Amino acid sequence: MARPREFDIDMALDRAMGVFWVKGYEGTSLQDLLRAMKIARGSLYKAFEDKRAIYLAALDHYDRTEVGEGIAFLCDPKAGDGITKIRGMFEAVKNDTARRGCFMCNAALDRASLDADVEMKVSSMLHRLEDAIAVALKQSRRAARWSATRRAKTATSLLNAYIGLRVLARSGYPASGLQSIIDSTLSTK
Amino acid sequence: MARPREFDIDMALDRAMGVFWVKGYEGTSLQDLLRAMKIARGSLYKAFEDKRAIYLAALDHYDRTEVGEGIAFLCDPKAGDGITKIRGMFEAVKNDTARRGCFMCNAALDRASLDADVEMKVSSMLHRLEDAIAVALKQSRRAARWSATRRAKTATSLLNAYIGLRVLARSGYPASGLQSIIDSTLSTK
DNA sequence: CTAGTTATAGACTGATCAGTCAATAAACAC
DNA sequence: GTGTTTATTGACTGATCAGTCTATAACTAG
Repeated sequence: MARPREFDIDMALDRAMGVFWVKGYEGTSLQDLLRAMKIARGSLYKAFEDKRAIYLAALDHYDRTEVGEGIAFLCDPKAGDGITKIRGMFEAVKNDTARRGCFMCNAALDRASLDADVEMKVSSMLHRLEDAIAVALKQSRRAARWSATRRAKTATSLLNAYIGLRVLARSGYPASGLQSIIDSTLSTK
Repeated sequence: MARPREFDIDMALDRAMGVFWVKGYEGTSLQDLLRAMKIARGSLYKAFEDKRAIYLAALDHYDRTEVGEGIAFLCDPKAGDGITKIRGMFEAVKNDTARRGCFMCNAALDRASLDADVEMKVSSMLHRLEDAIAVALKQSRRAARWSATRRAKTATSLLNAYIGLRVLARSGYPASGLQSIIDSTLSTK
């Protein structure tokens, strides 16, 4: 009954996310977004209300893809021992040569304190990631015998270490240092 | 022999730092800076080359004041037991009701990957903070008996936890969660 | 085919951006 | 006092900002 959209909105969102990820919210101009998303100004404003709406949608996209994948991996009982899965998640940060860090962490520092909707989305992701870590702990030979409280506390502190790693990785901290953090964080678990 | 500067450059820098801290580099306009620093445009450009130079100077100012103070506290043998000092540093993050986080951490995510000079300054602060934590560990009853290597590794992982705390605090994570992280991070030390 | 609907393209708008400049002011040397 | 030097002020500049609007295109229902 009407002209269909010519671009894939999920792919466009993925590209927008990439720009926000690297340049931050204020550092990204509409022009940057248009170039990356490969659409014209009018099309963008048909699909999204404004720049902020694109950012929020990109954050949701990150949640569905990157965070969702991580959570699924951590919760998957067929993916191996819980601690091994957690270690895998940490090692992935160390091995990410692009060093662009974590879009959720960037959003936490960049926008959460200035935009209540960003804060909500970040909080939700953090909370669900923490829960997934606790689930993985329950699937670990050693931690399965702990109390649920202890597992929850450990999950919180592992989430914290994960965020630290992400920040240090983006700041240019050497990989050897990251490895040392991973080892000492997971050695007693 | 010439007209003296009317404003205190260190106070102006302190105010500029406050704005960058809250709004980030790109989110801060020259107008924001002028209002906060309480000087006119011309005066600002006599004192600093450009916006980026103000940011770099504000980062140095943060290093001299906040980071310097923290390092001095951690290294001061009269300030008490090493672990207690480290715990104090962590508790201070939890008790910072303004929740503006840490300017160095903000810079690490916001600018370090886009500006080599910022990356250098951030790296320097991280490294010196890590060393100060190691010094504090040497002043702890328990850790003094450890090998220097073990203390260094522990310092790295404590630095990591500290950064995580700073990010979570700014993201709106509840204080009870921060407390739990502090407790489990320091319980085995 | 025509009518109705929505997407696309990119020119356009007013606001704001970082940075410059010329006039004026305040200091010191003499 | 005069001359020199540098700080202050705010008007000004051209570029870029986010967002709007109009003309055109692509689709379906009938």
